[in-house]
Amino acid sequence: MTDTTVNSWLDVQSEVLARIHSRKWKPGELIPNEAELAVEFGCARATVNRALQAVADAGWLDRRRKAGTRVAMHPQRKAVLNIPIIRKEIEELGKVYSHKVLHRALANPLSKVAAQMKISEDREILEIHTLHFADETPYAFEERWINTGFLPEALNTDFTAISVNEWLVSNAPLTEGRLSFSATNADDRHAGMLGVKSGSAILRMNRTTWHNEINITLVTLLFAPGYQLDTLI
Amino acid sequence: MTDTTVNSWLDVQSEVLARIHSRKWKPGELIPNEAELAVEFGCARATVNRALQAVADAGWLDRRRKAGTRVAMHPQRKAVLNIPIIRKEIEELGKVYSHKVLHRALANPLSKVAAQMKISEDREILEIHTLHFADETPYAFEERWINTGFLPEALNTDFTAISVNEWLVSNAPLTEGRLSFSATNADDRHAGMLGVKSGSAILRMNRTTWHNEINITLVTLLFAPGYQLDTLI
DNA sequence: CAGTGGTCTAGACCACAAG
DNA sequence: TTGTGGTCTAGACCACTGG
Repeated sequence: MTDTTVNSWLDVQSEVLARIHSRKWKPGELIPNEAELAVEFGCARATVNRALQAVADAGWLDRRRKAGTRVAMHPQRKAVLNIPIIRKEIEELGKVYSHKVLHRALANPLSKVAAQMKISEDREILEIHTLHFADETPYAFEERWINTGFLPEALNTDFTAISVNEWLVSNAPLTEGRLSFSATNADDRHAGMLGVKSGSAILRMNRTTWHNEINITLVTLLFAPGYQLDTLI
Repeated sequence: MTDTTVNSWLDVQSEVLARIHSRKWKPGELIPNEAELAVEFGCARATVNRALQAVADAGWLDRRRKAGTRVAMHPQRKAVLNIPIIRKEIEELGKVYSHKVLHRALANPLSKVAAQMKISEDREILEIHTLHFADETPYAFEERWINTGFLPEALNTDFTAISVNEWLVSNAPLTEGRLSFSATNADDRHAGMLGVKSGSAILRMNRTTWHNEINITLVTLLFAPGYQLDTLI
């Protein structure tokens, strides 16, 4: 008999994953419906439902009403990146974090920045450049613009004590954002700040953060060579 | 009255997120327990539970038995990267995909590779180099090693018809993996293949894939300059 | 110990979409 | 039309952990 008599949705999940990995259920194949699996596993349909939803979320199953549940043809792999506060990231490496504010000014945004932030070029925004260090070695250079129309408190905050990076995480009521990574050759200025040769390959992270339809902040981070973005898949 | 009388867990989720974003519930603050919210929202506790679990998964809440549910202090932002098949990625850009196998050989792995794959240097593995094109323009260069002890079918497969990249997605019973991104300067060989100047900044992706404790494949992808990894947050 | 979230159940109804 | 997953409910018990 195949009666496995299992009671937790985690058990059901394990069994389902095992059948997929072992190819007992092959890519594209229709698996039994929830009611049938509930009988087989000796549990309620809701329990099977919970398990199958989790497995489908992870990309192993495609589920459609009436059509049933199939093993995904091309298990879409999803990698979850945790975006930490830079200070924490450095401290987790066992190094000492520090930062220096290199530039702070209220100014009209460059047109490129205004366009990305979808605000008028006439409106003044706060521009802050910060260099982050790990054990006195430059770790990343941060170029940030803050929409002070939305975050006026930023004008009265001392970012030498707490970095903008960290202040925003706690003070910006962000709802969503966009993130992009790319590689770029360091120009003379950036190379100098990061203490590397001009032309070195640099990992660049660009991020915009929105609250509803309003842009809160735009930031570009340039990581010193050797920086690596890791994730499990 | 605060009685919102709502019935779907998505409604509860929206309302909870609204309260967090509007700072009605502030970071670190304890929110009412599930039973109380169920009464307030006029729904079952299970419905509130489902909503709060989803919000907590997204990083906005910290939940602990007995201690209750609190608004996260530092909402840990998680970005979900979808790792597509290169062909699909290119086709979604509206371009024509093609690829060329530049090298294919059964050989002893370099010690660096053997170490990463945790296999013996004496054991032969399949090494394949593929260049991926978008509309005839080099898009990415793929350097891959396959553990043929685990995937002997790879020896009899023609990777000029279907790329290794795509074949593996459908044929490797992978269970987990590691992914890392970094920036690197193109050496002469890579620059030549990608049609760029030597020294150009290149985004490099390194990936290992495991089935239980066995390494299935190791791959390095070098993306032509301009490539950008995007994600919502 | 007692309060909280975590989960399971049996049953019900609904929403969607394939045939 | 009808089979499938999606969800809700009321009630129950459990697991963890703070006090």
